[in-house]
Amino acid sequence: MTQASQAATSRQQTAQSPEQNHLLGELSPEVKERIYPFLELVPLPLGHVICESGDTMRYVYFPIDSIVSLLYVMENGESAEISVVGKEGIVGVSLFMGGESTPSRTVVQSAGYAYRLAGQRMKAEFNRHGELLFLMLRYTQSLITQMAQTAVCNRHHNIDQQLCRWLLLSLDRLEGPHLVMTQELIANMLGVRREGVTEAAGKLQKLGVITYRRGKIEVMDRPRLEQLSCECYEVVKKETDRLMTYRPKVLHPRAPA
Amino acid sequence: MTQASQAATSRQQTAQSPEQNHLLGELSPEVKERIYPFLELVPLPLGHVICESGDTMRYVYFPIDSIVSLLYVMENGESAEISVVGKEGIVGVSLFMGGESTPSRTVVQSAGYAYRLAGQRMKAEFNRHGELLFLMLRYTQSLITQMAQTAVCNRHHNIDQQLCRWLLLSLDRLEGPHLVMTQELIANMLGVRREGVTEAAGKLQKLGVITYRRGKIEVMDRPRLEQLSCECYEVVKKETDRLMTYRPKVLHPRAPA
DNA sequence: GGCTCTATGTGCGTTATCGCACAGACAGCG
DNA sequence: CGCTGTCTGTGCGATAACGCACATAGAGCC
Repeated sequence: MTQASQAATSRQQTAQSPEQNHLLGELSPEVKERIYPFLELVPLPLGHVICESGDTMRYVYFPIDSIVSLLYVMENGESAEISVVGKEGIVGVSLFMGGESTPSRTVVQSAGYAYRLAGQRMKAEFNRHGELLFLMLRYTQSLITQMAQTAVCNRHHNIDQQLCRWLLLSLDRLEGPHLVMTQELIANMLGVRREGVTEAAGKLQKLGVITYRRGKIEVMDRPRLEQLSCECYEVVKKETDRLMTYRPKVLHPRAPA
Repeated sequence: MTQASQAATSRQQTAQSPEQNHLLGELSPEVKERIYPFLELVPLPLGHVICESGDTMRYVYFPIDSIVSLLYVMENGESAEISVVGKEGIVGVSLFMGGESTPSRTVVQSAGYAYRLAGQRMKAEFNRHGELLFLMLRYTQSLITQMAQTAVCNRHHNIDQQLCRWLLLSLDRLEGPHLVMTQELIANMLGVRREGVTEAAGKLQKLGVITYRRGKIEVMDRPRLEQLSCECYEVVKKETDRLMTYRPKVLHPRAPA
């Protein structure tokens, strides 16, 4: 039994609904009526590459309980996570931003499910210039914030702090305090050596903040984790909250011409 | 006489036109007719802070011959450049993306001029859901690419390579091979020590790639600079070219409902 | 010309991370 | 149960960047 189908079985018990994705859930009844019939629930197994660098996106994905990473892979194989998307967001913004593709790889960081929507359906609704458009743009801005902060964090903070930030970002997108993730994979995300992650994780374990063994991490003391993290986590969290709380559906107070 | 007014005097001789900004220049005659009357030419002196972190944007800026940096400043004062905008772009995407502000500082990196447009005017045109909207979104995606690549570059490339990348990005936004920029300021942008920039710049000078003295840099051998740069410059350049070459004005082939 | 400020050059010890090598240790499987 | 592959722990020299201190040098100004 694969890890993916395991996840499938265990999750199947709890009902899946598009509402679990925050973006889908926030839409008005009319938009839901138009979109929901075309949503397909798909399992996302750990490590699955949804979209390779430069590929044209054919679907957008709304994660429910899965986590998806945007990863840049360099010519020499080294990599770095650019941003992370869970139930608060959507995978494939390039599809409606107009580029259709990006130079980064989209890969499943935590197994689970997502609803996907064909690109054409997405664009059709987007082009109605209604609430979906503005919701997507606000989300895209929060994604931009996350990328900017990642750049800063890569420059100025040490592995210990970055690991805390990364754990917190993942935790926010999961139900419980458990994550399935080897240190090797975390190292790929952070763009550092595996041994560096071993050392940082070891410190956190000594402090009683987390426990881990063979790819299973449990966060024991979240508040402490936040203290140990650099400011980057909080900046992203606050800005995302600010951007994604409800707002008027149009930018300009007067109706468009 | 300040550096700003010096720039003003010298530039005043060459005629200024909104067309010099690539985004404005690419608009259709109808949109230009609506927008151009409201554009104001403003000088941007070196170091001027257009917008502090968290400030609500009141204008968007279309640089003509100036360069503007999006800079993140941390709690402890350290900083890092997130992205750079010149005549190919617009400053203030958060205004139409819906957030109205960002957690980063907007500062003039190279003195010159820009056309600015009141936020309300910008939003009004944006909300007509015409070509401006799609042009802005495509540009925003190119900005996203730049930020992502900055994150990767900060993680994996050394100061020498990053300096080359930074020089190239600046060069692409200027007319000649000269840039006015102290090593101290470059260090702030790259988020490294000033001495590190001194060393990297010294190497480039020894190689005959650049010459510099007291805040004036001249690039002598651009091809060599590209060779010495990391892949990040080319990735950003190519992706931006791809995104900003002409495309249909709507995403969906059929007209929106 | 001489003063002063700013920009740049340099040396040196410290630190974080890397690259590599290899040693345990646990899980799954036959 | 024992094998095997994966995951984690650890040590050590190499390297890149840092922090600091201070020297040098050009530019502007009186």
